[in-house]
Amino acid sequence: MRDFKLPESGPKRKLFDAAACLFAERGFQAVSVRDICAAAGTNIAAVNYHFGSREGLLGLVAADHLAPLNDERLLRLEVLEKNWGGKPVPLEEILDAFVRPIVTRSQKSGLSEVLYCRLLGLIFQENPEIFSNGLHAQSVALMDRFKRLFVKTVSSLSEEELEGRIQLMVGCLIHLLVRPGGVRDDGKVGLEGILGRFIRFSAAGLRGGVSVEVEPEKKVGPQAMFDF
Amino acid sequence: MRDFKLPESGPKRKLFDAAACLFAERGFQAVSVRDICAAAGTNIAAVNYHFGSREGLLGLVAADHLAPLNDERLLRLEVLEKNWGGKPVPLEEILDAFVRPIVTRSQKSGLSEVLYCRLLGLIFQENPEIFSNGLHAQSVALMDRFKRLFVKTVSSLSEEELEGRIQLMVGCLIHLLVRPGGVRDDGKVGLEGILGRFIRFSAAGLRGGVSVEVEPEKKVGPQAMFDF
DNA sequence: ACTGGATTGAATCGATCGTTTGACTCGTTT
DNA sequence: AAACGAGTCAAACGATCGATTCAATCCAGT
Repeated sequence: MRDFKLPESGPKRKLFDAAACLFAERGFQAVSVRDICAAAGTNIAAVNYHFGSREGLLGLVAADHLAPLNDERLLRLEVLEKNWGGKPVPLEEILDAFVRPIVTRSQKSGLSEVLYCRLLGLIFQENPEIFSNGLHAQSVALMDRFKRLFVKTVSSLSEEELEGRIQLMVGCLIHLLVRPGGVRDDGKVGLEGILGRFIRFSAAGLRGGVSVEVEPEKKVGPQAMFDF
Repeated sequence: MRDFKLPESGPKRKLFDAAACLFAERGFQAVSVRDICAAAGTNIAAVNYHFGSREGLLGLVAADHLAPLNDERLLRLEVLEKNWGGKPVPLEEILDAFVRPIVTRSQKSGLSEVLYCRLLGLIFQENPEIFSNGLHAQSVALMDRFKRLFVKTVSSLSEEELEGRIQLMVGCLIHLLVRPGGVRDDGKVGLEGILGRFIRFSAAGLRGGVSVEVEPEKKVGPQAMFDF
């Protein structure tokens, strides 16, 4: 994987860019091969000639946007591990290493901030079998390394509780990326402001009050359902 | 709206139930009229005869699951307002009134907990124009009333910051509902456990550290990008 | 038993989908 | 000049989609 090189110009590149843009705008299922070709100004057969199939183009778009992001995430994570030795890393720094590559990569993607975020979010949100070419394994391995940093910092929570909260954090981020109103360049808060707010929200949520373990028979009624 | 009564049996009811189940399983766009009719054991023309169109059935499924949920949410919200007078309501109680109806309604939906949650989440996540029949206005008005409770409790944050965090909270919940692995009946934590964890996470995130306002020129570098 | 609206059935409509075909146009090589 | 491979083109393939048609069927009201 990753040994493919996309040409810097020509119809193949045009198809790739048009597909990425349309996918981000409407979602994967809502974009037809004819839409992509019309946007790229090519013939209908060009997609199957250059990318084998619609899914091939789709998977390549996902891979070529996700892989560099994960690379930068891994880089920042290793910098964090080196700088802090074995000591716990502040939550905000971990979360920063997790989301800041989104800002960095969006500027090199050729897409607008909003569209790049939507594309990223949709890759995770819609059919996850899109990146079954080893990219999924890469993402899982990366998340495991991030999780190890989280457990070292938030040691008061059980690992299961923390794992659940990490899932909440990731889900929150994905929805934030997909939602068009989430990242608005027109308002006062841009992508950085939104992600900064996400970091504050998630950091507080991750380290928030320890869960009170309640025995099943101690549930005193419907008002105590959610053991807090 | 809401003056329709669905028959308790017959092909129309079978179509409705089959549609709700299939929509929750595969998402709206992935379910065809023929799929629904095959699952309901009816003819292909039955959908257009009883519901006018595919979108008509789709909208009715959404409305008939969302409206009772919002009704119960509104009820619990008014109970909260009455019990606490004008005083701030604890975050956990507000969030409880917001998500507990999901548990209650899921038990009366005929669907499994997982499918009911997925159906709810997909209604919000996929095309929001599905419930443009006034149901959207109802949801917005309800969220406004919840927001007023939130601002009264979390008074240290600016209203804009709190509004953004509420969006994060809602997005977190939506993703939690849609994600199949989020609500697992097989593991130790059921729907209640998951939602309890969501309440703890969101409550901490909503009341978490006050955002430090940073002037644009005071940004000292990439490491201070997310003003924390 | 007859009637008339409600409902169901099989068949088909036009549209769109992803993909494939085969001829055609190039630029390069032999 | 001949041959070749890469790329592009219009056209059509088979499949599926939502929706429609119209005859057949059901069933309560007279």
